[in-house]
Amino acid sequence: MASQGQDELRISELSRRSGVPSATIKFYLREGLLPPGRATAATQAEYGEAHLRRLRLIRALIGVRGLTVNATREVLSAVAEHEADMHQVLGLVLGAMPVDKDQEPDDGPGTSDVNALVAQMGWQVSEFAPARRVIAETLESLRSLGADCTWRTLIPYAELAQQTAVLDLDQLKDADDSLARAERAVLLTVLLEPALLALRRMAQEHESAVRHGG
Amino acid sequence: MASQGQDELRISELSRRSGVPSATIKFYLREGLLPPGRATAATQAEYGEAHLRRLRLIRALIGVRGLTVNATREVLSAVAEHEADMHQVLGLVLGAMPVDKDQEPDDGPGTSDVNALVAQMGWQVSEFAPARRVIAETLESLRSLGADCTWRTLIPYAELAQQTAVLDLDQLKDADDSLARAERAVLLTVLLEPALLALRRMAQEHESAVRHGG
DNA sequence: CCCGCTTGGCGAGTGAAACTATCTACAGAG
DNA sequence: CTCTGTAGATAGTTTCACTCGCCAAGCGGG
Repeated sequence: MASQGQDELRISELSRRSGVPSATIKFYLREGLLPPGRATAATQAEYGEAHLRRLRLIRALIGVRGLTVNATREVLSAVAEHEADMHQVLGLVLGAMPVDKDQEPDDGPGTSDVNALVAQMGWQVSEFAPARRVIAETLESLRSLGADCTWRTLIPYAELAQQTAVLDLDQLKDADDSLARAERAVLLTVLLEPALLALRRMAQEHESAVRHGG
Repeated sequence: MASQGQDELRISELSRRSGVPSATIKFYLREGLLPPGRATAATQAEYGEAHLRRLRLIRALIGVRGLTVNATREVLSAVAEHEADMHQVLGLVLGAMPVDKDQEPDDGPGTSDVNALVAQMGWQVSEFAPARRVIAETLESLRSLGADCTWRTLIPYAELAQQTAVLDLDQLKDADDSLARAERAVLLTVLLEPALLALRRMAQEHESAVRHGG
């Protein structure tokens, strides 16, 4: 596209500008997280700005969010394949998140609660969404621990989640800067997660201080 | 309460009733996650219902939430020490979450944004809360990736987080069943996290379907 | 009292995951 | 031609969460 005369980097420059050790870059190349550079010779390859951006994205997904290398690869390849269809990308990104190995249609205990919750909220959610299992498992765990926790307990949380999702999609709507929309989707859905949890913790601390007279 | 004449279990029964291999139970005992049973002889000890419950809690924290053994131990011992003071427990639980090794007062880039956000929300949050660093890091990552993301972007999310925290504390308020309040605090703050993220993902999928005409 | 089965405790081993270090060419600059 | 830098591959390291195997000591039936 745009001719950037000298944006061709060798691995050592890529390493220096990204702060990632070159050994680790090689590792990512081997693992298929980073596409190989254009080979100019048997022992020489060139990398561009795209590699640098991709590398930072990888570090963010793995380091900040704590994704596994496998999950990161799946997310990235999904994004690369369907850059056009935002909804498709979102579905793939959301589906690739949990590091679970295989996914059967349903599990058994707790599944009906999730169905009830989804129905109550009027949500259109794939039958195979891994998030369903996460909810079911959490409900199971909570119940086996003695908490009287049903799907109804989650409804207020679900409503807040819906408002959060509206915020998310709004941010995606007006995205036209240097970032590809697909990448922005990844950032919003994945990278923001720890930040949202951190916000919740701080809000809890504050709320607790207020109630118990900090 | 209910007469459990025979709630004394040996390790094999504890293993059978919890589904956790006895070798793993031994491991947790060694690691101090599970308090030792009452020794009846040099090679015999008895465990009770409390151990069973604790064991399930451990599995939930490690398996569902993905805490490390060290973090789990810290959380559990914090809960055991300050069972009375709910605010204290919450603080310890929230602080023990991140598996970070050391925490300096501040990091540098992004810290001022977090301060601005906290001030804007009027939150009382410890200067050393690890959540601060998480926010700062996330903002850093997002910016280095080209997203025009400031602390103002997070304000709507922070408001939703506050509502979530109110829900959380409300649930803690009327807790008087078989569960100790401290344990319930752990469950709510820690175990609910993946479920909240799962709710968000489902809501995103739904919202995306609605907007892009699913 | 004796024999076999289980238990508690402990040190060492396992396997996965994410790097990291080293080694072997070989390419291009001076 | 040498010297630095590189690709590619192999093997090593670290951390973590278990898991195995051994040993001596109960306990229970005959």
